[in-house]
Amino acid sequence: MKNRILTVDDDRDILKVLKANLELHGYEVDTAESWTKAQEILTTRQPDMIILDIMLPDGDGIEICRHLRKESPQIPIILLTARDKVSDKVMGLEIGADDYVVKPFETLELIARIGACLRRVCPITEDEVVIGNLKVDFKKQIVTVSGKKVELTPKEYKLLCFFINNRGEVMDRETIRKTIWKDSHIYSWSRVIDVHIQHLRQKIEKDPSNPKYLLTVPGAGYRFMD
Amino acid sequence: MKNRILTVDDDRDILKVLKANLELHGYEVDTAESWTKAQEILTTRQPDMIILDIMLPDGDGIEICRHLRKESPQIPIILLTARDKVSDKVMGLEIGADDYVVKPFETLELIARIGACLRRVCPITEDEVVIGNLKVDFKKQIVTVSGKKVELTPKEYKLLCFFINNRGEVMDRETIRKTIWKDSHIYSWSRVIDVHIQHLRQKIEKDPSNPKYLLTVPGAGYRFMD
DNA sequence: AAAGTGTGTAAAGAAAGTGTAAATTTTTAA
DNA sequence: TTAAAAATTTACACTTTCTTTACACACTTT
Repeated sequence: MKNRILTVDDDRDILKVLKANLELHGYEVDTAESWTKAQEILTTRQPDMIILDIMLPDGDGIEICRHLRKESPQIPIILLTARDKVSDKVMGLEIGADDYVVKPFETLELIARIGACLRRVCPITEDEVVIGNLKVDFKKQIVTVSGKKVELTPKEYKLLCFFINNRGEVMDRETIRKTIWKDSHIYSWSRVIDVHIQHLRQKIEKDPSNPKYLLTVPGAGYRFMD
Repeated sequence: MKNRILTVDDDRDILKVLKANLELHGYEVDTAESWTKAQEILTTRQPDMIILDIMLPDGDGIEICRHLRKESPQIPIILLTARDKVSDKVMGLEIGADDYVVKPFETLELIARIGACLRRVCPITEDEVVIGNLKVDFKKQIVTVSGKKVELTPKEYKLLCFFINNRGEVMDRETIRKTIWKDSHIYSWSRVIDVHIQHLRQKIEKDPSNPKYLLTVPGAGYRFMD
């Protein structure tokens, strides 16, 4: 079940590079050099994500983005732009883009952002996940340990889902902050994340001091065992 | 997903040796004895890299290189030449070659440069890298030696990743400092780097006193074998 | 051969990261 | 408005990691 990505950019070289790299990372890719071409493609099939250059020969990216949001609010959009002014960045996000990458961009960074965005937007396909004696019912939002229901606070539940969706991978504090805390500003020296991790451990781990699921990766972040 | 390399040289013996060695290292190889033949191949399929002899019967390598750069700027080029004059070397790089190897060359050196060049140009991070009995899982940040998990400290892990990403190339202490220690100021006479190298060796080498992977290049720095 | 340079290595003090409890602030719900 | 719940801050202990230092040894140069 590959995710399909539509990339819209007037620079054919960029399109070529993007297509190659995205396909290498397991995505199916449609490319369009103009907004007109993109619209044609959109009528035939819906992508799971759109990567949109803000500067196109036949339309203003900002307007296009706003339009897309109205037409297909469920498709996440990542904006590409040569401009790096903060005002643009803010505007891009305000009109509904999910992320914003400034050209020239590191391909790897873009790939990472695409992955993060897709996980964020279409996070869970299963209704429930069972890992060891831990069970999470995403529909009912019920977490059980050894069949016993566990009461989690909203933040704790979000954290747990986040880790389960990214199980196996190391999640650094900055990524956690960006995903769970989003725009609410947290000082870099804040220990909020660590404290919540402790709370979660106390609720889902048998021996919170020797966690089996929610592991510490010293100097890097945390990782959920799978 | 093998990388495809087009080698262009009028010496059939060299072509034969190169093809054999490159294929041994996991590349797919096309060969051409002339620029005309090379162009034919280029029309049918795009290689990931071109190794080009500067002396060809039917064209000047310098001109060809310039032409290739214009037509397919994304394909890296390594020039081969019998001449070892500095002026040629400078010119070769100025007209857009990515590297330059003087004949007669050590096959191993060429292989190393090809690897370095490809990594530089398409820095696609794999999820894991296996070198001998050493395995690094970048997503999980887990390092195993002969299947046994090895616990590395943050600095040690960063160092190892750095060396693996630049395997084959000599890394001098200043480059290491700039990459791993970044802005944290370290006195030029500090032995921190050496000490960490020792620690790493003790964790990943079978015989830390006779390292197999993380080699010392006296007077220059360290180099990770591949 | 002696001096000088560069690297290997062990040990110890300094620094940083993390676990954890408790206090405080903010949010939510009645 | 008030009480409970949740989120966040704070402080400190403990552990791990980093860095320095000192000296041994090998290799080069004079």
